[in-house]
Amino acid sequence: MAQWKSAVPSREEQRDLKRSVIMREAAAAFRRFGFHNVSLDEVAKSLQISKPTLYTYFPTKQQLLFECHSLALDLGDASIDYASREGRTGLDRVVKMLDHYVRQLTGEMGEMTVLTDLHALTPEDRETIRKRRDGFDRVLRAWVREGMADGSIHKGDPTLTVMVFMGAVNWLHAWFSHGGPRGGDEIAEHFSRIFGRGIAADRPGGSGRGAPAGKPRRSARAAAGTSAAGAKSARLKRVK
Amino acid sequence: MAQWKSAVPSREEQRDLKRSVIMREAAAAFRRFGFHNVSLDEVAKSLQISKPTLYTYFPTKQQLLFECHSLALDLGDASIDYASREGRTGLDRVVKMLDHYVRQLTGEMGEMTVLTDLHALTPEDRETIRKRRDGFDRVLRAWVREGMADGSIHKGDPTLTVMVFMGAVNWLHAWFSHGGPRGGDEIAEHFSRIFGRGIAADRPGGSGRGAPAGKPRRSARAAAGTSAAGAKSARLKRVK
DNA sequence: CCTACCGATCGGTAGG
DNA sequence: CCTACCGATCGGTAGG
Repeated sequence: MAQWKSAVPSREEQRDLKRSVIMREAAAAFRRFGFHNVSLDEVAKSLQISKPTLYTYFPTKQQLLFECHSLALDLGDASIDYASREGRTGLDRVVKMLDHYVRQLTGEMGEMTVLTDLHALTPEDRETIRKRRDGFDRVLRAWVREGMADGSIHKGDPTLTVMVFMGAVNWLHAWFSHGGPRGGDEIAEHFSRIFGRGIAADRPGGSGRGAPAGKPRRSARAAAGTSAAGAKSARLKRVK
Repeated sequence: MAQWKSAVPSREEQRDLKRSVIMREAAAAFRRFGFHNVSLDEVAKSLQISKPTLYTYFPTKQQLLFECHSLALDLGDASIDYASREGRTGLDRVVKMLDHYVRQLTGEMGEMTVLTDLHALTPEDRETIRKRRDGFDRVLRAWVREGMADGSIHKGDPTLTVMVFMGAVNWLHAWFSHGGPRGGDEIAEHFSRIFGRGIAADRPGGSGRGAPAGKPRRSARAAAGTSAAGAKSARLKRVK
């Protein structure tokens, strides 16, 4: 009996599975052609269903886009959590976050994400996404500042520093194609290397590779007052 | 008589001036709200003219966007030319290009440019822009390869390296606002610093700052078979 | 240089 | 889960 239940997906699981298939298809089209150049008739047709069927899974086209953005932020939060646990210096955390996030975006979950067309969302949804992005950037700025304090990151305007590397990451979808010639590992290593060295502090006599060991400290996420892990895990589990 | 002519702008000069005012207004709206979320009625209204008047300056909305993209590429070509003249090593040229291009995009001319919504163009225009971007990237990749050969740039996949830093630049318009708190000089220096160090080769015993002097060489633009200076200058002159 | 309009696209729904 | 449709938006133009 327990066997039976675990072998056959529940109605709800089936529905979530179908939702994720739709998101993958839609996200791919949005990234490739732009939100406004993709009609739901086209999305439906490529899934061999009709448009009204789509509407049993998503109430509006904008909601579909909203969830693609939300998932990208969920992945970002997971990367923040990971770097928060594993990183030691400010630089180390920033680089580990970048590496992890690029792997997520280029991975299977990344196929369901969209990073552009924020303008197409409803004002409320857009504000929601904007706030989450702000929280995200705030953690990164805190880490950059920490790195400047612990001597691992070159001093300068933390806001600008974060804009530069997050810009490069957010542009990923403009050129990366899932299943294309370049693998996520390769790309993540490239990002890590360039930004690891790009923002590292001068190390007299050193070559700039790696990060010095720093004193353990309480998590910068906690320091910045952000916590999104709860809401995140639910969606991450549901959507995969 | 010569006095008179040079003091009073010709009909054609006036027209070009009006065109550039329209481009500035439209580009600002496109960047802020997205191409599809800006109607020409709105653009016209904010310029205190009617939509049909707009159509005496631009044949279609897409053409307006096309010119905003073309201008961005003109500025990019100017930066390539500058770096080609002034740079010595591969690294030096790449960094000088980045610095110059960021200054252009954040400067007065940059107000008339758009870097996103490429999908909204007609297939022909999109192809035109794509080809120019390719030529642009090709020059950059050639410089990166040169830098790897002359010992100024860390070895690796040149395509990935170019994607990373051009991504950061192309994302500029997502957060930079003309007339905002941050100046173009400041931003350009930040970009140059991060990428200058990020892509530099290991320098045993050195701190990674600056670039070693390299042997003079023929221009990489020539080497890459690109030449856009002709078409560019005309537009750059007309549009300012 | 304007007012008024046409026509196409497409998000969303009725009805079955 | 489908076919057929409605309604709004908006690019582009007629006519003056």
